[in-house]
Amino acid sequence: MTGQTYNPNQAEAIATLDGPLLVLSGAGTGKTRVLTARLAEILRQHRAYPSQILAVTFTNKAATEMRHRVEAMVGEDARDLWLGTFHGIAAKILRRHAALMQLTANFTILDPDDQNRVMKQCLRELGIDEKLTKPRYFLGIIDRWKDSGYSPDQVPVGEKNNRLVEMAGKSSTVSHLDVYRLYQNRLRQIDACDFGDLLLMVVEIFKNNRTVLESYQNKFRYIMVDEFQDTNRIQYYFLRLLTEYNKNLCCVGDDDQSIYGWRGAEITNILNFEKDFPKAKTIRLEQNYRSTKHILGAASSLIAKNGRRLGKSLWTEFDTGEKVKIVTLEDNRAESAWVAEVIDTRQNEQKPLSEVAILVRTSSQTRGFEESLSYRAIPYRVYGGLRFYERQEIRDVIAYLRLIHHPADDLAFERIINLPKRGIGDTTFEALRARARAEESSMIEASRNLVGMTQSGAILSGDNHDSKDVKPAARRALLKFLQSYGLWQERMASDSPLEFLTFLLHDSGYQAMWEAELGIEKESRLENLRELERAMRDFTSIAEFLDHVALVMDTINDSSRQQVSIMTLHSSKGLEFDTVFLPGWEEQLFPHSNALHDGQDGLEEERRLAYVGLTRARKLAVVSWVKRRQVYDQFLDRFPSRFLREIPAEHCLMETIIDGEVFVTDSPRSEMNLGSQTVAGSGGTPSLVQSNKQSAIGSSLSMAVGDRVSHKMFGVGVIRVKDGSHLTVDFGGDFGVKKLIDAYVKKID
DNA sequence: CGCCCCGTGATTTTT
DNA sequence: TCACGGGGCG
Repeated sequence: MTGQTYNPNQAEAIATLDGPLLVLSGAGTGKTRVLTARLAEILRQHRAYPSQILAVTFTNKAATEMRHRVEAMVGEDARDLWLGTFHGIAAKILRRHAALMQLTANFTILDPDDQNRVMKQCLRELGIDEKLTKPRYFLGIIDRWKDSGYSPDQVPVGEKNNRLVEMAGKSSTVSHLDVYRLYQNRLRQIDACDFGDLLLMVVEIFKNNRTVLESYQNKFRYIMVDEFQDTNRIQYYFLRLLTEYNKNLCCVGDDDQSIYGWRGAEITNILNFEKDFPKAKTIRLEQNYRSTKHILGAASSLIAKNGRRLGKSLWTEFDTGEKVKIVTLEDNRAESAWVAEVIDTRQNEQKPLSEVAILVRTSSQTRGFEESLSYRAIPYRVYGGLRFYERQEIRDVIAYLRLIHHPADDLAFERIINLPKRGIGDTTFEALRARARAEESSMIEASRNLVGMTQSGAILSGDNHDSKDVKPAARRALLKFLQSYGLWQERMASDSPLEFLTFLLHDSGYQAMWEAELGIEKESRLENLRELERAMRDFTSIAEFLDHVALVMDTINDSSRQQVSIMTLHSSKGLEFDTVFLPGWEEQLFPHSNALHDGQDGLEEERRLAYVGLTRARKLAVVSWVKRRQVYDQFLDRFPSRFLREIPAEHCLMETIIDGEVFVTDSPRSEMNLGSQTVAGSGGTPSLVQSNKQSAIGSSLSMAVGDRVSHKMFGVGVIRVKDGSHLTVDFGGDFGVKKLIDAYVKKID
């Protein structure tokens, strides 16, 4: 770890405590290090075998890091720890008892893309217009239900999300719950479960099988949970079941950093903890070992505006440090260019790039920074963007592996049956699907039956069924594919994972397909296939590899590399950097307009997000907002985030950048209060043209006369008229906005 | 069956 | 602006 002092007495004192324990503390107080120390301590004292300890982290990355740190303290012993995310742990348990949930031990874990495909099929079957109500919408509701611990039969009557589905024109008889039921049936048919099922099913097994539950209750002597504020109901339920008798649970968390309310996380879990574990000791850590006084002061004042908090006050012995910078820029292009420039300059002052992060509110903001950093040849890495295993070519190969490993995986079949082109198109595919449904079999089986092939690969004579549906050419192509498939299955069983992958890439013609490509993509696609082969080295079986892919979804992190980190505020949780850039602090973006629909709770969660962002910084935090931001194809006027005004003047320094020149303002507060201020000319001294304070703050945007508006976010708008003054227009909510604007524009003319 | 052209909608946040 | 899906044609 880089040079941060930690009070070892404190960590070790907590490490030796037994019994239910709640460590409640603020950002940068070393919560994770307390857990790590505790793990090492238990192992050192031989109070439990590694396999008797369960430690749950929020991300896989955190789990890997914790494992390394514990290894450094106690060596090999750390290897058998049950250390991972809730989902990773649940998957491990579920594989052992899959039969209890009518799954085979090889069941597939669906990724979001697969989920979407299954849902599309369901909607089509139910006659739901997927344009009107999108698959993702239903998946979102189902996920929330799973987070709350509801299987289809357990969704309470009158649950707020269980409405009738909107139907175009006609009245609807289909409820959201009906969609959920059908979706689960489909998953069972293809021997698959989605992410949310992992925990739900394990809890289900625990509830219905006393012996299984007891075996795990006896097994785990120590259970630890990091980021406890972000556990949802099903996760908490899982913990409660496991600790029914042996209440040796230790949770660490911070209510001020709860940023996953939308995913069902409940701060009330922290309150329940003291109720469910009456003997629990609560420990508070308030000394911050991360940030300077200015950064901590800014963050603390900001979070103090929240009403619903347990309350704590952080302090630090660190220096005052630099004030938080609040920077005003012309537009988002200027913003990304300026951030890159500052990073460049600081890099020349020997500041390491691995200590710089750009934290954004939405992932769409990352693109601009990628461009500006590339322009200056500054290396960067986008976390949580398009991840390695989500790339098209990688997903294709994984589909091959999935299908060979698990013939019932119809989604994998669908993806690769005609990739590369084998002359098996939509018509043949639909015929196969119909047949599979009628026979209640997998697509592979249905294909075999169609061409008259037995499981062992023998061809039966007189295989002429369905000849009117599938033409001889397609039939031949299918037969050829099935013969290859048989060979692949044999080779997968006998070869090492790497050998097999290399063989498969050639034999399937998949690699040749990309080699024949002409576009600019070709090289990077082939390079990614090489990367996949490299990754495959670390695995002893294909099954192990597939679980890794489904659950970890990322390549090995190389934190040693000198590169700037770009990520969303959400994924920055638990991390820290010397320098943190926080762009896009504008109303509508941060706090995000959608979050504000959830009223005060929504706003407070956004504020916690801002708090998380600021407290990632050790030495310097740079917040910025822009006056104009490009959304799709148009530039829109923006107003500074209310959070900017919540940072006290004594902790910040305000700058306005115009054409690359820096202006420091004496009374920046007033400048920001006048949200719709514009600057005359380009390059001169800033001067106030006109403002409309009423509409400037809060939920307004301004648009130029004649602007086309086509987004639901523009519930309230401001039209700028020719002399530079503003006119506020309330559009009263949502759609039909364009029409209204057209009407107003006419009036003004 | 497979390719190409056009029209439309998209952006919260994630294990 | 861009990515994806549907429709039409060779």
